[in-house]
Amino acid sequence: MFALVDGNNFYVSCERVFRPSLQGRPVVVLSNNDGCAIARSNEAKELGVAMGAPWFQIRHLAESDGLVALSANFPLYGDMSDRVMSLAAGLGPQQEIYSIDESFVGLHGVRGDLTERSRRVRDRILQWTGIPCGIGIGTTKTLAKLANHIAKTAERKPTSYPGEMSQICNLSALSAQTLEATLAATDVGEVWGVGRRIGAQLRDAGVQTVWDLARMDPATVRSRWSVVLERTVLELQGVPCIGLDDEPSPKKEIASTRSFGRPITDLAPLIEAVSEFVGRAAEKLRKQSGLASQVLVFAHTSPHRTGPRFNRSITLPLRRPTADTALLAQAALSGVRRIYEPGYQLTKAGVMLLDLLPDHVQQGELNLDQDTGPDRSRLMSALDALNFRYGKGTLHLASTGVPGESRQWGMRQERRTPNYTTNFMEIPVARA
DNA sequence: TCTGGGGTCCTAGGACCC
DNA sequence: TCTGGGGTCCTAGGACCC
Repeated sequence: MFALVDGNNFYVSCERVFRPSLQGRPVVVLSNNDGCAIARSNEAKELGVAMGAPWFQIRHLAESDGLVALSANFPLYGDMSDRVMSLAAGLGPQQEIYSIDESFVGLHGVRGDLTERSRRVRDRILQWTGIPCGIGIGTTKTLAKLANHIAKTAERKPTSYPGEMSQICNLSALSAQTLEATLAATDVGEVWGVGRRIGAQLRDAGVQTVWDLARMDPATVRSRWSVVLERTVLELQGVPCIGLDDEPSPKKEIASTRSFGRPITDLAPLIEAVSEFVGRAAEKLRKQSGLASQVLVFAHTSPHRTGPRFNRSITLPLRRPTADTALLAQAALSGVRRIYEPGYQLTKAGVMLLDLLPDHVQQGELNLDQDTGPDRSRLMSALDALNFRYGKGTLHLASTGVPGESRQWGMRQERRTPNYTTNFMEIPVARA
């Protein structure tokens, strides 16, 4: 048995904890550069604001309907998330933190009335953090997720489901008839794992509701769609196929990407941006004690605008896996120089660290040379500690190799060994 | 004028091998 | 017309998630 605990309109709810005057008003939280809406209050949803709606398309609602827009404050949301998660953990013996606002709780061995227990946990979270949650319970993760959707929808739209399902919905406690009626009243697109594409295909095939999907033959689903959808069908039928991921597994890739506030055309600001991306990505990498074997860099023009299109990426294999910002930056910047071409309005770029390994693998098996040895590793630790203490971006390495560029700092003048300068291998440029 | 930033998994198809 | 039959590994791209 699983529960899914999910904060309602999470970012908006976090903001409301500190600005109670926002209660009852239509509120959205905007992405970076205030580009688009990434969280909406119920009132904003009522106004028809879609998830991901560009701000310039909905800003008129500020005047007409008092829509309030806030710039995202991710450190705050992360902090609130930690508090909610630790309270949600009280629901059962195991917890998988699935996203910033959601966690699955394994209920194996928990006795008593699960619905009542969930009610108490929900109340405690609300009282201690100010964040309202929905809790869904089911025999599989997919059913718990669905139950959570029903709990939240029943609260927001009182006519959609029976009132008892509001806030807490335990699908495993329903009679067969009620369960059927509930699943039949829910659109197939609400199922975890059924997105826009598959949803449309299912509807074309006459599968409209969750009940329709749950009744399908798994083997048929597998041959006509995929093993992924087959698992979903089995889970809807109560056959657990997706286990609880107790401890967070190390990331297999780490990305740092951003849209630019205004388009970039020159190489220098692009290099500057990519240097920062590498710094952030490398920090995440060191936090999980990992090493990267490849670095990918990309840049592109806006897909929403007319004009010359540019969309390139390059993957640079490293001779040795590393977590050293300078070495990663060196590879990334050489990549930038190779894909860069003047004459384009670049709106987004990013860095991805690929083929990640745990760092103990290398230390046991390879001899580190001086540039990647203990001194460099301690320098990186100091860098991370300072940035943690004084805020992200307090200190970063100067970009290497751009004559006359500003913000030079220590690393650039360092002695270089052959390995240092040839840590990545040359490969052809990928063009899309 | 203005459109987020992360991730994961699966599959198809090509390269290469015997 | 017809052009072996498997394997494995890698990559690109699709689809999904929050």
